[in-house]
Amino acid sequence: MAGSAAAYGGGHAPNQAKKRNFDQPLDSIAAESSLGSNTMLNFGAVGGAKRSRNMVYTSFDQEEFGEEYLDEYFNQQEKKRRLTVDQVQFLERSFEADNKLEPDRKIQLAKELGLQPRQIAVWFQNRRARWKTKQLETDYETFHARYETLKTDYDNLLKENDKLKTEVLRLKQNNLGGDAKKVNLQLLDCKGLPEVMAREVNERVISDNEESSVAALGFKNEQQSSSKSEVSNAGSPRLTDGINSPLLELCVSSHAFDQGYSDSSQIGEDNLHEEPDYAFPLNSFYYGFSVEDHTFNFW
DNA sequence: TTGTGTTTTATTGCCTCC
DNA sequence: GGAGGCAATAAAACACAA
Repeated sequence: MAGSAAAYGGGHAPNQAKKRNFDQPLDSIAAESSLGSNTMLNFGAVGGAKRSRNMVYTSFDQEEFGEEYLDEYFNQQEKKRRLTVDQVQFLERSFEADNKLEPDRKIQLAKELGLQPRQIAVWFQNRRARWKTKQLETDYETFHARYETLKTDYDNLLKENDKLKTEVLRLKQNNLGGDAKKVNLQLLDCKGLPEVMAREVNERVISDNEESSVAALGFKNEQQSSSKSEVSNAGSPRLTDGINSPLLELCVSSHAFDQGYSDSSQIGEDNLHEEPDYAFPLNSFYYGFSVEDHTFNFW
């Protein structure tokens, strides 16, 4: 692309001040140059097809001025000139009105600004490129902000989901713990009962719980001694929570009776021993009183 | 003053449309 | 095939710190 700037023809005196006076119109600068009137206008007049520009310009050079003049001429070329502030503002307003440039409008702008139509076209082209870049940046920022918001929401939902899962697990465990306690209670208290009665108690307990816990519960009417300590370790608030069955009460009473009078050390709760008046009446088994009427807790 | 980074102007090559 | 748009790029113009 070397020498291309010269092809665009400034027509200004060599070594002109590098810093441009933005208040000075380009065409006035050209008018001050040694070449007189703006040669860019001549170039602009041929500004049609891009490929023909340089060709026409070369033809223009050689035919009109000859080789010697060309060397001197191009050595004197001012390379690029920035538009004045006023020109740029005018173009900006025009661009805001419509960023596409119709041929008539291009000619009109060129006349009003004293520039080449080609310069107007180039300016609009570059301006559209800048606008597109800016738009991409704006879009990126917008989408990035939206992404950050969504990511935050997503993270919060994940945390909430984890909390809920933990809560569900805790509730399930508590529920299962209660179940285990109830089973243990059955295993303990149903001893001596007819099997058909003990089974009814167990089925009632199982039916109150999830299917998944059934396997864990099982019916083991024969197991007795090993379950006593498990009863004391269970974590449910009430032994008979959610279970209202005379049979169960019967079993619990039976259990209480045993604990209180035969194997109370395995209950594992000191208060059972420390409470002097803790003792179930001997006849409680037969009257079927509710455990919930007493301070008989296993936690 | 000079080196360096940024902005602006302009060119080139390719593509699409008519 | 000419005209015009766009992406990529060159290069001048400019800003600014050291």
